[in-house]
Amino acid sequence: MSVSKTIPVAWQRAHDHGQCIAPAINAAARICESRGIRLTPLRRRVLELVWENHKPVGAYGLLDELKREHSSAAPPTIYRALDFLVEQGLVHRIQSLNAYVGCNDPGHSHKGMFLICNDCGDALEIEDKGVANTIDRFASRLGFLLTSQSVEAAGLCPGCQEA
Amino acid sequence: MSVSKTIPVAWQRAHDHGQCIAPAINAAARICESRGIRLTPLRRRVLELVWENHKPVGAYGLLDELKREHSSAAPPTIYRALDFLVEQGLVHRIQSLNAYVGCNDPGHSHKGMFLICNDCGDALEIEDKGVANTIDRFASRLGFLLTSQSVEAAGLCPGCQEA
DNA sequence: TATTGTTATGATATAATATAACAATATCCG
DNA sequence: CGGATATTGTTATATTATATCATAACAATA
Repeated sequence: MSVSKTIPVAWQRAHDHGQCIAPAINAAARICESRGIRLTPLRRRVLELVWENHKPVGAYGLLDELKREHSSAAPPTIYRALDFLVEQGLVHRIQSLNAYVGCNDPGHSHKGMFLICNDCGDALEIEDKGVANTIDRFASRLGFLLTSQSVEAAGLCPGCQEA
Repeated sequence: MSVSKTIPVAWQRAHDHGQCIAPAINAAARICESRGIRLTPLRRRVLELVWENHKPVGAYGLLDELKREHSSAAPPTIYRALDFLVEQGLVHRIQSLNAYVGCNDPGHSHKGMFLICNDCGDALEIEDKGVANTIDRFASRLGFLLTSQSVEAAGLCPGCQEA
């Protein structure tokens, strides 16, 4: 599944995180350790499964994978793990897909946004202070106390426009 | 349910759309007429129900209301009507709530964003070219062809911060 | 090491949200 | 009118998510 050279680097990276799994797990372990919380074997494994999928995966997709090696897994098993990972900012939930994807830059503020391809299903996480700041300004102008924000845009990625 | 005077006007409006139902329906009727599509009695009624709720409502909440007067209504009934209304930009879907809310400004481009109160559940629609344009720029810089975008921020509205 | 409080997981059931598929009507338009 | 298209009815099922209570692992303290 090689990607044309005309496609911007940032998007290519989304297709190429096969090598990102181990570093992501290590980073997660360090973050959890520094926060004094536990990345248990189960949580770690779910995080790996999220990364092993190269696209956003649904909870039940992850559950099926987990069940193969962990027969006691049930919906609450996966949802608890995902809730934990999302709370800690190690995984993002894509609201418009009811799906989960590993965070490229955990430990930071998580004001990212996603570009989601309707064709191949891939999602590119973008760090963008501009959008986040604009939302912050709006909120404070209206007296609204922000706790989270979700910015998702859908369309066609460069690769999928060619077809 | 009066609102403190210290609360910005824009937010108050979200609490005060009791008077907005009829104009919203009329606007919808005009828009559909001009597009040569049919705002059938069923679709019109669902749109009214969306507006009669002063907050985002789920599909099954709407279905329960519709059933009282339309006993044949079933899940497909409400989802079809909602799909139509969303497609036509008369209703917005709030992804993070799986809920629907009337569009304050139908006929326009729908690059709005929502501020959603975690306490009272109300959602304020904001027209904001800044965020939309930033997303557009990002997308075109990456060669991504945008078709839709969803910007949702959650937190506490002014009224709910007082408690 | 007991005890106790806290956090995490197991297990079962069910709630909540959404769609598939096909039949029956209604509406449009030649 | 009559055929094509769009809308609604109907039943069944898929998909996503939580409630609940029991048990196990871990942490802190005495």
